[in-house]
Amino acid sequence: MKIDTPARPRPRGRPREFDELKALDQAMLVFWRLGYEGASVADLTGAMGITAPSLYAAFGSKEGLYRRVLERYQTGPGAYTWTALTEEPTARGAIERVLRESARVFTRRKHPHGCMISTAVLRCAEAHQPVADLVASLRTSAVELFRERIARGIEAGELPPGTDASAMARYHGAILQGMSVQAQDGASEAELLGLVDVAMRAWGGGAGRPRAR
Amino acid sequence: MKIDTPARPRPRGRPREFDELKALDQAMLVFWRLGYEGASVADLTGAMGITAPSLYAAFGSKEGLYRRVLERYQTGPGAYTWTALTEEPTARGAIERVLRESARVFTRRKHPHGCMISTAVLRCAEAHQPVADLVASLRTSAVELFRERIARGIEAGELPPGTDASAMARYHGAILQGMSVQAQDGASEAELLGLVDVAMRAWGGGAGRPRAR
DNA sequence: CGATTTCAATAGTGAGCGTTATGAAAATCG
DNA sequence: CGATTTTCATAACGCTCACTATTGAAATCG
Repeated sequence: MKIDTPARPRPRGRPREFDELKALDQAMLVFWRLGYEGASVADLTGAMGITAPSLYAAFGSKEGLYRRVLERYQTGPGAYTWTALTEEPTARGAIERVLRESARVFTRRKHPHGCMISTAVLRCAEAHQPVADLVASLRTSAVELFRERIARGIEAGELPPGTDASAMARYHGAILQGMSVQAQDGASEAELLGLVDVAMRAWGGGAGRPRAR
Repeated sequence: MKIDTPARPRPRGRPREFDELKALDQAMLVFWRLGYEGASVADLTGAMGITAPSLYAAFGSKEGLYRRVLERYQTGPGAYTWTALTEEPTARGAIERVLRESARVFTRRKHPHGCMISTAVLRCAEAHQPVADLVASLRTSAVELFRERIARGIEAGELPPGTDASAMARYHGAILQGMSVQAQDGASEAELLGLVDVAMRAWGGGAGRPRAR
């Protein structure tokens, strides 16, 4: 038997001519580079290779498209954060890995520098406040992930029982957000890694992992 | 003798009906809250209490007004940074004071939270790139101020001779920028101060100044 | 096949953007 | 006083914004 897409019979009418995921990836690059307010629908449709009516039929609105892009960012370019936090055996190792991988990812040339969420929609017109609130909640969620990982590290005895997990989480969140700002301002991977070296001193006990300097 | 404005004879035509500095302060609050792109000329003229032609006669353009506002921010609400860096006797004390004062200033209720420059115009439409470049240069200048202060601290023997002043400066710049993001996202002064406590551990040697916890 | 359904392209919609032309009002100068 | 200069207020400028009505093309269904 020949089944090209299992449980997915060809839909009724004229088939869509563009790949929704590829279009989302192109839209992501535009939003990433220009920001939510700075990206016009014309910019988006141009990069996505579709017309405005197609965009609105598929995503509802510019805001709807942005929300879809944010979801895709989290499971795509931004997924390394969640991966590092769950894979590494210690809290310190997990967070250090997030920071060091961020130094590399934030300065890649295949996409705009910096994190798409850390430095997105900070100030905006009142009409776009719902979008700003959403992005802000994504940032606070990331800090909360840090806090949970550190709290588990405390329970595991990696850190002194009196450690302030919230303060530690906000601290590393700030480092990440600051790295994103500086990556956008032109900092290199090496410069960001040097910053991380300093940042990890807050964990005490000398250098985190021995690195050639 | 009676001289109201010394060396400033009443100018020729109809006198201006608004105070330029007060208008700048009102414009500052609008740009601070909504960002450069998010603030419309209508928002600005409304807050400044003047009409659009008056704005253009006095400041040239929206961009010109923004540049004037940035200058005024640096000598006004943002001046504490320069003050702390020059007044404090040690590099560590100077930078710690910048961070602690920032925690307070970033959460004041008399103006929008966060720093007006640290988190301004990060992404924007290509038409506004000159503005983005200007603000980015202000950020890198701030980091450079940190670097110079730390370098002087090294020369003074406060820090080991091998200390990487650039990395230390970028680190504290990132802390400041991250604090600005979190202040905008709703962090309290106490939360930011807890963050600073952690950040200052990078200087080694236990707690910076003994604080009640 | 004809009927139906969905998509794509053209061509626009009203609203808001930053900006400015116009003319009256308010000051100084001679 | 009249002439000049500058500012103020009204009203609009052209343009771009996000968004959509319309129409025809391309697929499946019966």
